[in-house]
Amino acid sequence: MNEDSPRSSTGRARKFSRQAPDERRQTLISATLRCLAEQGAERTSIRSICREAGVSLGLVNHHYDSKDALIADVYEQVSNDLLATLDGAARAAEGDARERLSAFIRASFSSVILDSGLLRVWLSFWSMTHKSRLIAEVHDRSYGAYRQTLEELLNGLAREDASQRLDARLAAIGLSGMLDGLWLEWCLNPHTFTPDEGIRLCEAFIDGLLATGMGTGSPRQTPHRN
Amino acid sequence: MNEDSPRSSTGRARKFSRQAPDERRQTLISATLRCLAEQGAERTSIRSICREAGVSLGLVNHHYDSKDALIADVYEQVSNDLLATLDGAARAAEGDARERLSAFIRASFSSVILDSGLLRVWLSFWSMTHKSRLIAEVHDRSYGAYRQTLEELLNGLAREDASQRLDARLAAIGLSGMLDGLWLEWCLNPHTFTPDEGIRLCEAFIDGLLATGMGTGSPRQTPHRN
DNA sequence: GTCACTGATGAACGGGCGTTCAATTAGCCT
DNA sequence: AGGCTAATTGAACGCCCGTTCATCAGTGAC
Repeated sequence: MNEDSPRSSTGRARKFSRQAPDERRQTLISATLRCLAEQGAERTSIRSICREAGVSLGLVNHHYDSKDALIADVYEQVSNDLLATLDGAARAAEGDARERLSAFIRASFSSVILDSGLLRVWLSFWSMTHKSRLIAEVHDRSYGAYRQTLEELLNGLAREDASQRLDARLAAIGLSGMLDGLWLEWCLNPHTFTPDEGIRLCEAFIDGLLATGMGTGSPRQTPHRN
Repeated sequence: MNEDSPRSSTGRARKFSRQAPDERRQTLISATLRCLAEQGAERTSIRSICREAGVSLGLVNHHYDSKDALIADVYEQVSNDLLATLDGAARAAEGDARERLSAFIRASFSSVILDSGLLRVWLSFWSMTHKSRLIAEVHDRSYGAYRQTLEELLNGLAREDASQRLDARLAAIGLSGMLDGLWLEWCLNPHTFTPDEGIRLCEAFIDGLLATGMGTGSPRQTPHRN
């Protein structure tokens, strides 16, 4: 029996098999993800997606209004999965708020995340935010949820470490910036630093915030022009 | 007189004007940069570049072996210009090493840099690093020079601030990560934080490193799996 | 067993892509 | 003034693109 060439009970080759819309959409999303990771946005065409999914050319436009709508769906799902992975690592950590935050950071430098294929996926999304309102909206929601998660972890930290007030919102923005920037550079060139060094840098940022506060240092010359 | 339609002394319209190869290449580089900033990589074709430069279709391949070779040249020039701008701001700063570093950081959040067009250019380069060895090499050189500049600024800081040893290499990697990550997110969505908050976050990272050192904090649980 | 519903197919359309190359011509040198 | 040469042109090639739509066929209800 060949699963790729389903046959009816009479032995005649069936030309295709049906799936419920939700199930089929999931097939298309997975195939698109694989294409984006391997080829990047420029080489990910509806044709290559259909080839990867093992379906015919017209099927994407049967289930989605446009290519952009499919990509937006992929973005939504990938970012949800990613955040669930990181947040799950934080929740699974034993210990105090600091341990949960450290677990989040460590998960961010795990091999699942430090993957140049995943970077290609994200570069695809980012490069589409300026020409597709649909995708820009997914970015805003997904990044908002990401920062929100970090902010809650940092608020937990501030609550336990009463010695310092911590601007959790700003700290979350800074930490997400450092996580993203290091992730980006590591994926583009893994030889510059090790994942462990990345973890130490993020930890040092948090340690520094707890030790010195935010902007409580010498109020350097403010920018007189932007 | 119409500069776009040069005429000979006889009054007959000239069909084009010649330029020395270096000069013409510069014209093409500028046009490509404008296309990448406005349209992004996917819509930047040789045809659109030639249209923008006001030359005919065949000219790019007369001066460059391929589209990738042109893009690599653009990458080289843009990254050199950008680093010169930031480094120039640092050198122009009056005061100690800390002031020079602050000037570099402030310049990184100036409106010249915080430009979504510039982000589109960079996303184009990044998305090409995995399929063009030429462009990957430019990335490595350009990012190396960037970190090198930061590292020298941080070394100056360590020399003046004798109270602390500072791992300048690692600190440069961390600061460049935070600068890049914040720059990226601000360009994708300028409503999340202000440039001034970005500056304060980077300053806080440096302040924290000087106050607590790198990784001298509690040696959190090391990752048992990657 | 048959029928209607709808998921799935794949040819066709109009267009843009990077690259090639024979022909043209601008501009310097004699 | 006229020639040389190399910069420039633009048509042509073969290919891939997103979308549309008439047609087909798997499947569940009866």
